Amino acid sequence: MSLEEVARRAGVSTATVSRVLNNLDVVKPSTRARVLKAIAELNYHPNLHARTLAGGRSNTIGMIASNLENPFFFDVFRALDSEARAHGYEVVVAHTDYDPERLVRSVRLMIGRRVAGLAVVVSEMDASLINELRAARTPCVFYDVGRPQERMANIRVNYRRGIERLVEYLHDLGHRRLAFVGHHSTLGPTSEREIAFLDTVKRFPEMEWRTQADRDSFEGGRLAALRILSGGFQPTAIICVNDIMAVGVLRALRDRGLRIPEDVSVTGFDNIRLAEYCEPPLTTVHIPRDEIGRLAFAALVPDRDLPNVAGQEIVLEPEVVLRASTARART
Amino acid sequence: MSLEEVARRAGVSTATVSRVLNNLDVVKPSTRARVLKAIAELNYHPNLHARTLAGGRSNTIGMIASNLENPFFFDVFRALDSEARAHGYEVVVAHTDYDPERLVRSVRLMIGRRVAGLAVVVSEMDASLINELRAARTPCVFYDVGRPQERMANIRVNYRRGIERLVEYLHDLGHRRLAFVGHHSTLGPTSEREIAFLDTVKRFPEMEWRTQADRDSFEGGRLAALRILSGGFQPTAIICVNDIMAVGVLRALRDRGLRIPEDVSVTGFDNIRLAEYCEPPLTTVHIPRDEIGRLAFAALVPDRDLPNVAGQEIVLEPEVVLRASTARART
DNA sequence: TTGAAAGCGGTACCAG
DNA sequence: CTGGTACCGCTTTCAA
Repeated sequence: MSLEEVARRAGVSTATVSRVLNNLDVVKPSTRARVLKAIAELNYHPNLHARTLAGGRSNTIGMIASNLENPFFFDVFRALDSEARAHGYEVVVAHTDYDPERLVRSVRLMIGRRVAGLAVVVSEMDASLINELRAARTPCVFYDVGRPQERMANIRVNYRRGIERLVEYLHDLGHRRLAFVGHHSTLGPTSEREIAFLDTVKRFPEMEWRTQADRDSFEGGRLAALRILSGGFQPTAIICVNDIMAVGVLRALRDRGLRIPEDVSVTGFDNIRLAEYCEPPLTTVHIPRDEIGRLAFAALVPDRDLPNVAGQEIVLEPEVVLRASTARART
Repeated sequence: MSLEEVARRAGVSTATVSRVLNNLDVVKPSTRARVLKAIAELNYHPNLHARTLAGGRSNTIGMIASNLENPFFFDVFRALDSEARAHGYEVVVAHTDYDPERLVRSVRLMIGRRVAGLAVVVSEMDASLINELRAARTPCVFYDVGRPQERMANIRVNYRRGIERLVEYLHDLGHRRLAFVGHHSTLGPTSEREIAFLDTVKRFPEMEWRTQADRDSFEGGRLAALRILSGGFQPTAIICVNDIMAVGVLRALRDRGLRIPEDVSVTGFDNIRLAEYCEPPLTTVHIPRDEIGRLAFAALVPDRDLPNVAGQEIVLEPEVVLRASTARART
């Protein structure tokens, strides 16, 4: 069922129906009423594809995330979505599960949908994909990846600072054997996070350390921790790349009969809700997901009363949140 | 940039470009190669709106969930998405946050997108919305809501059975004072879940009980539990409508100085991953999200090698999973 | 205030 | 094997 049927039923032209649909207040009230009536009677729903095609512009925004199951990503989505809806946009999300092929597919899909803007919140993104997006002239905002350029904004968090604070804090508590648990895209010679960790621990002469990576999940955290412990290394504290993995680490530690924080201190990163609800509550680093979501929208849809951040780079400062999962190292 | 530009550059007609795009192997290899070259050079991406409009069919499936942040919903999404992609479909999700208005908007949006099918996984759905979907002739599958009819399948879980098992199990352990913690759409005189709980506890003469509801979140569980405890009622066990809320209950209990399970037993529902990773691990009821997701796809897209479930009602049997959050009641 | 008609970017049928 | 072309359903001038 289409505009035309509605038009016929209301005894007007399709142009007029289109006008009432778009609230152009040039339509005579009585005509408008008749059209509305026809729409209701026919249970008419405009075809959005035809609309965007004819209109030449889309009011949907895309978001691509590595792991929507991790509340960090979901919180960013929620903030973006809420902001978007408040401004008359819809957002459609894609979840890549850290799979590069799914990333490529998702990007192409978004371009094919001619989204008004695209928020890319993934760990790894190669230059060619970014070029594809630029060539398609899609306004983009990247989280933690790429460099700012025309129509491409960047939001990042000063991870290095967060990690530094954590390491310094643990050092002050007397910890001298640290482990770092990451997931595959945060560990590896090129990863900013691993580098930040290594650079920082190396500043303390008496410090020893290990790193391990696994999937970004509870299970991944658990397995990575088990590997560290089985390796003979006995860390007094474990720094985790995020809260999810930290929760997995807690379980591994307990299964080995270790108490937290008496035997081993554990830290997370992100400060998701769960960090307050697990046992013990996690010492972590707060990342303002709400702000990231809001900034992302502002970067994609320039608006008079929104900060102008299109094409810019924004760096957010993280903040350590102390809770019960860390304590002085046993002497 | 459009088909036409590609056609011009390759020196062929738009029809031919369309053919190579759709892999119709009637195109001469050499022509095909030229077209492919033009496509690559122009960084051409077909406009999906034009495609669905012209093609008259969509290969995207919609899913609407009350709370994607709750891993229960996300797991269903993941299974549906995975199945869909394996069959050449995409799925777009909407998250209503239990807001009826957002539900209506989402449904209309999905109809407007002319999705090939719609999976509705929400708690409350009034008849008029279902009628709207039927009138739009959108194939649907509902989880836990509505009745099967033409083009509308239903998947449900035998909650009553799950609750019964839990109550019987706790009764066997000597518990005589039970509390039920639900969220707003699972508590209330019309809710199947509350009714199941009440019917079951009433079968045991010496049983006392209370119910409380709050938001579907850790925080909601915590607050509901606090209200129960402040009310002077001292439950020896708390049954929660899902694992998320149970985790919140655990925190409330601990904050009150109560040990789990020594002082109070707690049960969840769903058996999400977190149930194994919280402390103590939760006794819960397993709901097969993977199967729900797969069945949902099968219900929407009839396929020769998929079970034929379109328009049917499917009831899944839940299964109790015993873990460390429950124990014999103190005497 | 309303209608006619030219697209928007594809698909698919019909010829050649 | 390839091209011409009539739509798909809606928006948007341009005229009336």
